[in-house]
Amino acid sequence: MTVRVRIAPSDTGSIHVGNVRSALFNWLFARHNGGTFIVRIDDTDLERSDPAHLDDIVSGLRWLGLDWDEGVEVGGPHGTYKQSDRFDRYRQVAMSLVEAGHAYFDDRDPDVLEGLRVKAQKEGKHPGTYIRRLDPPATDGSIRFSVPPDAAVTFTDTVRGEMRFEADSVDDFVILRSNGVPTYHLASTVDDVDYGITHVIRGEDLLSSTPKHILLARAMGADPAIYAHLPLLFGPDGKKLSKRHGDTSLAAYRQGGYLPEAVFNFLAILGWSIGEDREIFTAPDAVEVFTLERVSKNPAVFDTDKLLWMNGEYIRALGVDDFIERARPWVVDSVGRDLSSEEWAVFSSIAPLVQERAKLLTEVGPQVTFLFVDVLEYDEGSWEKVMTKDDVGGVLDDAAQRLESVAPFETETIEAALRALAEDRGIGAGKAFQPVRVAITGSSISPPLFESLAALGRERSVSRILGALARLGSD
RNA sequence: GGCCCCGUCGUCCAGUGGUCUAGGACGCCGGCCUUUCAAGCCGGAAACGCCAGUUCGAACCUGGUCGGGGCUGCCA
Repeated sequence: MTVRVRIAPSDTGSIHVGNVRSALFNWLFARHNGGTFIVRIDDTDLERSDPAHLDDIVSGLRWLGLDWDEGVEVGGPHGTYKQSDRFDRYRQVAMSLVEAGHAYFDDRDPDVLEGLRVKAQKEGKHPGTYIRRLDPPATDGSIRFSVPPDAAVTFTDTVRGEMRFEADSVDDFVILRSNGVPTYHLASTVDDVDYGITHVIRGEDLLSSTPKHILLARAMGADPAIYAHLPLLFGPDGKKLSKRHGDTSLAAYRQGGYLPEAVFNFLAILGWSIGEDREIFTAPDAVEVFTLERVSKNPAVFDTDKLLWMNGEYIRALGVDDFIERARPWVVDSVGRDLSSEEWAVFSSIAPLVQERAKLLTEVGPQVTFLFVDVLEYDEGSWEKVMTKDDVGGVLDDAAQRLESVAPFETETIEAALRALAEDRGIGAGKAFQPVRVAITGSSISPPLFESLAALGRERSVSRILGALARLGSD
């Protein structure tokens, strides 16, 4: 059997990391088995669906490297992969289910139905026992699937094992709304059948709906897919991951300076492990050994601390040239303009030192903007902390003079000059260097000082120190 | 309430009856290094929810209990 899996994100919002993780596992499963990975868009929620979110979904998946073989934008034997384009097909299925006796029209008052449901619940009976006694429905209501009252639904979940749901725990559920739009259950199952999906790998929140999908598929005369329900992702408070836990959209991480490899890796270790106490691995490594059997059953907390650490690991593991390429847009963003080729050369010279220090690409720009601005902005906290100490003026004045005569103006010679300064003045290295650091970079946090000075150049270094001196005097 | 799922350090994982005085990672604490910040190195605290049972032996098997979560919509 050739594996065919799909993900079915809905376009009701920006793609969520939970959905992305499901996508990731589907992708790993498909690639490991040499199968087909399909992306379909669930846009049956007329109220909330918005095609604008499609770009977000598509570009997010591409960014992570989750390529798909069929689906929206790719085309394929089934034409389109947006459910809104297949409404006719769903209606046709709904009608044929009615004709075959698997479903029935139901135009009765929702409030009355709710009342009956509550009544049945109290008495421990199946709601259908009352609902079916109502007047024969007209033909313009919704269509409900008629759950056979006797048989239990059993299936083997690849992650969770044997599942059994008694028939009376499944209500007659709506498959076609009165406005003619199919519900998720119908559209999803019809698609899975039509597209020949072999394995449905999705979040555990859909585990309870699985009997409905199996019943539907059987009623359509098809073999249900094999199901595998992934553990849910929780926020730090142990509740279902949601907006209140900070960033839950993939886009937020992308814009937050995370590397796709790191996000991929991190998502992959949430609920799955490659084994042997190893947790840093590449996509090909994961593809090679991925199995659903190794997926864990318990929910995982989305711990951004660990993601941050992992991102730092990935940044440091990058080749320098690669790092420079990836950092470019972030530098441009921080500086506020593109750089000249000479300036890029300056950035390249100091890039390795920044690379070691960054956990996020967003940290790169702020660390180097001092090299590319005409007017330096001082971080007030740093200024207070460093420039209000004794004899800072003397140190700065001395430093300016010594740097004036350093030749050539390079890291080693600068270091020699400044260390001599510290020794001559009888002060510690920190006391001597920090004021200079703040003077030239505007902050007490920066790349290493001597390299920073060398990258800045003698002229600008000296004039910044003098500028700081003047600012000191005017305080 | 009903149905269903889950339960190893704060967090993510390893562990599938003896090799577990439970291993790794993040985070945390302490130290080293050090011109800041990082990184790096060394060390430390930290868990099998609980109770029975099966067994010579249980983190691993069974039952119960407690706890957490999901579903229970003409949302997905």
